[in-house]
Amino acid sequence: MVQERGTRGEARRARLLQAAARIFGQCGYHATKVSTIVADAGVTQPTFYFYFESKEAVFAELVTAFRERFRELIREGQLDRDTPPAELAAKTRQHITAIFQFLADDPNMTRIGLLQAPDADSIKQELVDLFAAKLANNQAAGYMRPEIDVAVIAEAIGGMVERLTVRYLLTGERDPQTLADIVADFTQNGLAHTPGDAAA
Amino acid sequence: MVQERGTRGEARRARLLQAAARIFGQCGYHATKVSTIVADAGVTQPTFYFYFESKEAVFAELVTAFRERFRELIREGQLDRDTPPAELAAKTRQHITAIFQFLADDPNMTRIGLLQAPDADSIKQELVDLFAAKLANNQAAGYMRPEIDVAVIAEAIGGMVERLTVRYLLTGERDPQTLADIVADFTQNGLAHTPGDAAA
Amino acid sequence: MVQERGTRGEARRARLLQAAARIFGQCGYHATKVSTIVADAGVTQPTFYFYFESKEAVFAELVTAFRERFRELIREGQLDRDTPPAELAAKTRQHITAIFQFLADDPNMTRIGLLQAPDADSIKQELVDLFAAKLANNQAAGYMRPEIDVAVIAEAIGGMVERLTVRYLLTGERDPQTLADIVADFTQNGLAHTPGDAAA
Amino acid sequence: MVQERGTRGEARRARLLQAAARIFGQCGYHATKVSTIVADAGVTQPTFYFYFESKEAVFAELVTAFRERFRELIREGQLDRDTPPAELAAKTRQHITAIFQFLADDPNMTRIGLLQAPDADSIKQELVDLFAAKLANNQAAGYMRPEIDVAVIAEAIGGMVERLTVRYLLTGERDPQTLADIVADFTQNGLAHTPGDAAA
DNA sequence: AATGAATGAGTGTTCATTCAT
DNA sequence: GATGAATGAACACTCATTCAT
Repeated sequence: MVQERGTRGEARRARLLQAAARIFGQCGYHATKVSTIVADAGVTQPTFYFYFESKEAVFAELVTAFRERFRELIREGQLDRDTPPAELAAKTRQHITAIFQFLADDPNMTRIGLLQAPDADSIKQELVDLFAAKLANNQAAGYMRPEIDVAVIAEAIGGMVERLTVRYLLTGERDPQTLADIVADFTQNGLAHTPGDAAA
Repeated sequence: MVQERGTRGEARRARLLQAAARIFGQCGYHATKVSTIVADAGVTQPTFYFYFESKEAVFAELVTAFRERFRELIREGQLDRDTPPAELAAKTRQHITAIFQFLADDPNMTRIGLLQAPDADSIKQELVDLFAAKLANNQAAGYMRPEIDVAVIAEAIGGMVERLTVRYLLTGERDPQTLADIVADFTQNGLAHTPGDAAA
Repeated sequence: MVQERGTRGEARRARLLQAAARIFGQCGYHATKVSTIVADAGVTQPTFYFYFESKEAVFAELVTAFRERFRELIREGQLDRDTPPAELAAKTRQHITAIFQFLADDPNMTRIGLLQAPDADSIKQELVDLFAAKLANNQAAGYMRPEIDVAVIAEAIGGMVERLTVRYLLTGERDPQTLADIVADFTQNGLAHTPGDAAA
Repeated sequence: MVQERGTRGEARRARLLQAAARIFGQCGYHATKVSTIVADAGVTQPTFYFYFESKEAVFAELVTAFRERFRELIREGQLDRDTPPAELAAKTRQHITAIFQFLADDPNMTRIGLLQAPDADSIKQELVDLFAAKLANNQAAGYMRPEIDVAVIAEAIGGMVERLTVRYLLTGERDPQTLADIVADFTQNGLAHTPGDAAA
């Protein structure tokens, strides 16, 4: 079998990228020095510049990678449109779980894409837009009070997700499933006693 | 007439602090250069170092100032303990409005204290702790479902507030009152139809 | 007497500029390192950047300085227009002497402005243009054969001047006066026997 | 069939050399990167170093190649010694034309050998020396005024040639023949009216 | 109380050059 | 003969910080 071309190079590039993710994720963009990345990856500085244009470029590549995976995940959530009403809540809960799961999987990448990226807001916006679309759907279908401002609520839910991710997911104090359940329940019912509760 | 000591000095110091707030708030800590601050304030670099220990020190002073005003505001919210149940919701709404108002008043300081400060999380934590305490109270008083995890919910509400602040308050797209109403309603009732709605 | 402001700073700036001229002149732009300039001037690198934008900027400043002095000199040559025919040759000889004198005065600056500058050609062009104008005058006045292409000849004389400068002036082998006489004679009479000679 | 050794290698080497000439000629020595040369030649950097010692070495090889061809040309000019006086002027004109022709043929090589080479002066010196020898001959033969300093004049003519080459030949604004005629006429007769003219 | 001028220490980046295959 | 990948050695430049006055 022919030796695959560039295998070794790709490995080195990957090592550098991984090292960069680790250090950016832990120290932030400015506190991260190229010299630290290459030391961590066990190569010299010119090697870094052989694979990447600049410090900014690696960072951008990591952000883009995060963004693409995140976007992919969001798209999956958009496919639920034809879900029968009965399963919709469960579907949504599943999707939120998946999002939390993704954010928990690679904490460094999550910090880079969600907190450090200059365009972090625009990345989160995509998720918020998904929420907004879903909420609008639900509202139109009569599952949601009509006076609710879906744009603002979508943003609010996005804020919740971000904060819970940082506070509980990245610290390992709560797992994706638990958080998703809490978010789903809170979002749907609020904190006051629900009708069913009241009857009890 | 006695020359009041430090009057002019204090003015200079204040000008520097204001310039620092403006530039930190708009550019972030790293992108802000001492030389830019002093240029903006119309003084020289040594003057800056006469009033402040270091770049980090001014930043810290701004963060502390924000923190103290914010903490003050939070304390006011803690005084509602003896509020009669009937007025509690209104009181809470008022308090959230006050918080949004404060965050809207000085966008640069808000960005510094809420987003840029290394201890931004700990600052927000104080608000979250207040929320947690209030929620615990309400829960104990039977106004809230007992199965709710107040710590997580408090955190979630904190995330909502932060995001809405950044997204709607700092951009001027929504005013504090509106946002407070939305947050209060959402928090209490969720998105689904409330019992009262159901009756309708 | 009031201490003149910036005196010391100007002195340092001048020292740096002089050091830069020396090293650029001897080593050329690329071979010249900022570290060498500052070492030569006895200051540190940031001091260099306090006074100059960049390595390129100092070089440009030197080139501009040369260009301006050179242009000044050229202008003086343009004032001869009303010189009576009888004195014209002497005037011209004087002017060429002055040009050679100027080029001999500061060899480093001459090398920088005449040989190293990216826009050296455009600098020389100003001299060539002067020559062209004078030649055209002479031609119109009937002192010069009408079939001569003044543009080309002006360029040729410019080449002569440059080469003689580099070869004899910068090496100290000939003095401005001598060279000017040779150029003037050669230019006017060529190498062949002149009418007068023929008569002799 | 026997595989001719090195044929392909020689082709590659030639391609590299040609690419180097093109880029050196257009960008100068320092601005030329080995990586650019190899990219232009369609090979990799180690290949470059297989054929050439160093960047400096290729440059030197180009300079040497230019120098040798130039020297050859000059030698041809030295063969005119026994030319009968009557044909001498024409012969000289021919030779100057040939030199201009050569310089016009490969502009990049001309720039490299005449302008960029560190030993450009010594290269031009060979031409100047030829001029000097011819002039001395002429002077000895009585065709030239005896008071003329042939060394200086030879240098001056060299400067003319260089400048006209750069200004008119490399830009394509004048052809070798025209320039040679101008140079020959100017050199011999100067700008003033010649005896013949005077008679007219 | 304030300034013009200076600096130490570091940082990203480049480029000619060369292994290992 | 040729290549993908790597490196040593510099170099220009920046910035927070501080003398000397």
